[in-house]
Amino acid sequence: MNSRSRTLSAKPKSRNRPVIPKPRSVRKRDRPAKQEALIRAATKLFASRGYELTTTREIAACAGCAEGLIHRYFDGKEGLLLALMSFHASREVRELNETLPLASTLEEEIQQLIAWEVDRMWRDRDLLRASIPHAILDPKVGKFVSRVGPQRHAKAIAERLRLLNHESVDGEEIEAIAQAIGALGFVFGFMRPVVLGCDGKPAKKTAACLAKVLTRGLQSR
Amino acid sequence: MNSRSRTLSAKPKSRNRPVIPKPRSVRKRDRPAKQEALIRAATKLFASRGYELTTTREIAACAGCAEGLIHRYFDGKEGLLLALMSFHASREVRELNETLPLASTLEEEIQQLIAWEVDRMWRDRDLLRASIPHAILDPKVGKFVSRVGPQRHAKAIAERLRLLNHESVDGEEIEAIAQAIGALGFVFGFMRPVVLGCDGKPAKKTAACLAKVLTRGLQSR
Amino acid sequence: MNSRSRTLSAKPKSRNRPVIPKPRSVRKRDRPAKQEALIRAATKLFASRGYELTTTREIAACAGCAEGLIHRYFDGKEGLLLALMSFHASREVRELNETLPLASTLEEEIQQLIAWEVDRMWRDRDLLRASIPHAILDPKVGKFVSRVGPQRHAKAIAERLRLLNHESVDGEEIEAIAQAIGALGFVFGFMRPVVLGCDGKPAKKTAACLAKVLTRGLQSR
Amino acid sequence: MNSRSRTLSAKPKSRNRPVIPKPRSVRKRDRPAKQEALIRAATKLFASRGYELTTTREIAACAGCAEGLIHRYFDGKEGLLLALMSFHASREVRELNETLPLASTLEEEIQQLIAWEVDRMWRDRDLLRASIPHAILDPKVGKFVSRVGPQRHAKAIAERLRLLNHESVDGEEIEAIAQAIGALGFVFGFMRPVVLGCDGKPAKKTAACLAKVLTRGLQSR
DNA sequence: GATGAATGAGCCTTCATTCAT
DNA sequence: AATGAATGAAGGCTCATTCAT
Repeated sequence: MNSRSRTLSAKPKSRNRPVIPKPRSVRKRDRPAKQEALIRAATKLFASRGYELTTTREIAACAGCAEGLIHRYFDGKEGLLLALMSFHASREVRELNETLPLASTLEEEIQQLIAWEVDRMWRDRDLLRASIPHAILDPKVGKFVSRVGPQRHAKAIAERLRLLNHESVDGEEIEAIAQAIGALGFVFGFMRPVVLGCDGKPAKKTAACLAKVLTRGLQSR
Repeated sequence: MNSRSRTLSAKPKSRNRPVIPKPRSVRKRDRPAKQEALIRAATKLFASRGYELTTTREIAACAGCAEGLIHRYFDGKEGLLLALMSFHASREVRELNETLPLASTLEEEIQQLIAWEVDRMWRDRDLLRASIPHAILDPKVGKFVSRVGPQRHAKAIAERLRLLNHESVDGEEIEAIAQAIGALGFVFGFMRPVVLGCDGKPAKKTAACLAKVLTRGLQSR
Repeated sequence: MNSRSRTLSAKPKSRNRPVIPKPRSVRKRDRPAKQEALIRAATKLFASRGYELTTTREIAACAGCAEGLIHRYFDGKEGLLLALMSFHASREVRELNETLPLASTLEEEIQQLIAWEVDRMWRDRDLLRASIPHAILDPKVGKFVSRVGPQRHAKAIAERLRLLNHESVDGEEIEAIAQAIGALGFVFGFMRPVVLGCDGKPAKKTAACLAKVLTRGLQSR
Repeated sequence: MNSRSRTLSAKPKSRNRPVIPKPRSVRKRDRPAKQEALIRAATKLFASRGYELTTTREIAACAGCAEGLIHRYFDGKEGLLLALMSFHASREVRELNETLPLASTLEEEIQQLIAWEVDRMWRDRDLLRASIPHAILDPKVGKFVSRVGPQRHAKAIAERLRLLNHESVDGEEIEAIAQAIGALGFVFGFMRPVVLGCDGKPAKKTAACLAKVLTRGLQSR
């Protein structure tokens, strides 16, 4: 893969150049911005028409830059897909624990974790749409997606559950619940609304209901 | 070119399709068999290389028949994909209730339903691999896949759970559990082993563990 | 197929367009020249093998450029045919009156007009060969061809005849003679030598003879 | 070429078989009828969509018989085209002299000959449409068409003109007029109305006018 | 003999990639 | 460095022809 694509980062648009407005043809020389534009265009297009059916021409047009840059920056269409996944994966690393405060009871925690995962999958639907078809074909991509998809927060989730469960519950069940939360988030937050076209509202209620059952199950030993 | 039109000369090549010698191939007349061969070949190839990267040439070769039949029988590559989905969907309609006897306790039932769904998704992995990428792009295909995937037995599952739960549990929770069983089956039976490349053994243990928790949660009211 | 999805294996071929080594071919940037090369190649080939039997590959090879340009420049094979007709039609607009000085007598004028038309049809034989088959099927193309073929100079011819005929002859007959000149040019200059394979020499003599008869007919009122 | 196709002839439908109505599947075994049906279908279709764009399937469907017969009877699509031309050419051999009585004056004769030729070309337009594109490419076919097209009655016409011109006119001019009649018939009867889409009415008037001029030219020596 | 299902070569076209400008 | 015009490999599909029924 192309190692450059990982170093995209925030837009450093206003550089520290002398502010003398060069009246040349406005050939922007802003690589990071163009890289991100390409990645965002590709994410959108891959998600909506699929990787194969999206042409590099379309991506370039949508990103507002030249087709050749896809090859210069990302080493081709395939590289752009990989870069796209890296980009989104490295975004928001300070997730979950920095966003969602620990609840005070186990039930509430499970409740909010499921809800949070469902939302996250929904927010990341374009990335998932773009990458899952490839993940299905290429195990390497699969591994990659697994870090964005159902398993992303498995560890953090398990940890949080453990914090609220000093006493009784055995570790295996905590692990299992963590896995289940990821799975339910993926299915209720992505597969059902996006792929199967089911309505999201009942899904949330069902998810909440399951959280309750799981909590009771965990505590009734 | 020649300057005198009169000497137009001998037919440039051979008018139209050149008369090919005769590569000889045993021409049998068995439409249903060939249709199925094509569907099976397509399922295998779409699953392993993806729809777009599979050529009709490959499919025909793999099925042992002529490329033209894909167009004659299924109206093209796209039609073959749809036919493939219909074919697999209409197969084994008499499932679940005719295959899996009702367990005697609710815990056992949930246990075996999850295990059964996980197995089913695994068995149908090629169909899912072939159809999910399209389902992601086309809502119509999505609806279709939903009847093969996570929701296939939702109804039957809910019914079975109700049968074993004369008393206490409220209907909403039963529904939720049925949904969860489908979701867990899809993630633990397809996404994790096939797409994410996780090992299947721990998954089954986790699934069994979750079944226990769910059961307890259901009963501890 | 492999039974374990994890071993999906290395990328089947290479994802998408395989990276071809580099056959090297001097890539020049000269659009107008290539367009004309394609048009000339197409004219020649359509004329000699017919539109349908000429492949875009052949045209590109004959023009010495890439097949894709046919689509980029002319929007496909069909477009190339139309472009070809436009090209030849717009060429030499300053014809007849700028090339052929008015004769001093009506007889001489009719004589030289017929001869000139016969020659023109012969010179344009490739264009006519390429376009007539389409003109036969498509009225729109037919209209087009009519402006290159038998009627191209009808107006100018009538005008010239009128100039030499201040007195007697009525307009209708002048018109008719103009038409006849076009018709005779087409048949004696194109149909007979090119299509029917008749020798051109006697044709010219016959044409000259007819010019005489027509002139006499016009004057003997 | 296929020598059978020439022996098509009239429909010998009611054979001399025993009239015991065989109740078998009504597989007609009426070769000449099917041959003619195929030829008529092909003429119509070739004329309207062109040879290359007409499929053998269409021809067979339009003729109401099996596609394979085109190959059995005519040795393929190309053979059918040739057979078609033979068929139409051998039809109505007893033309002109048996249909059109000699006029009493030279002017009337030229007049009616042109009118007759114009009509004939119009009647044969389908045959001409079907065969001219091929005639343009293949000199052999060209020769053939020449016997159906502009030159068909050149001899007979010249003969008739000579009969009415005992005295003065020299042979060369008679020949030239005969040629001109064929040419004008072709252009005014076929090219202009069919190909160029011009209206036929003015054409006839123009043709008549030309007949007059030619006559006068012939007589004013 | 007649039928029409099966065959597969070849076509037009697309589009990732290259590279002159 | 950026652009986008040029390249050409490869694929879906058509359809004349063959041949089992």
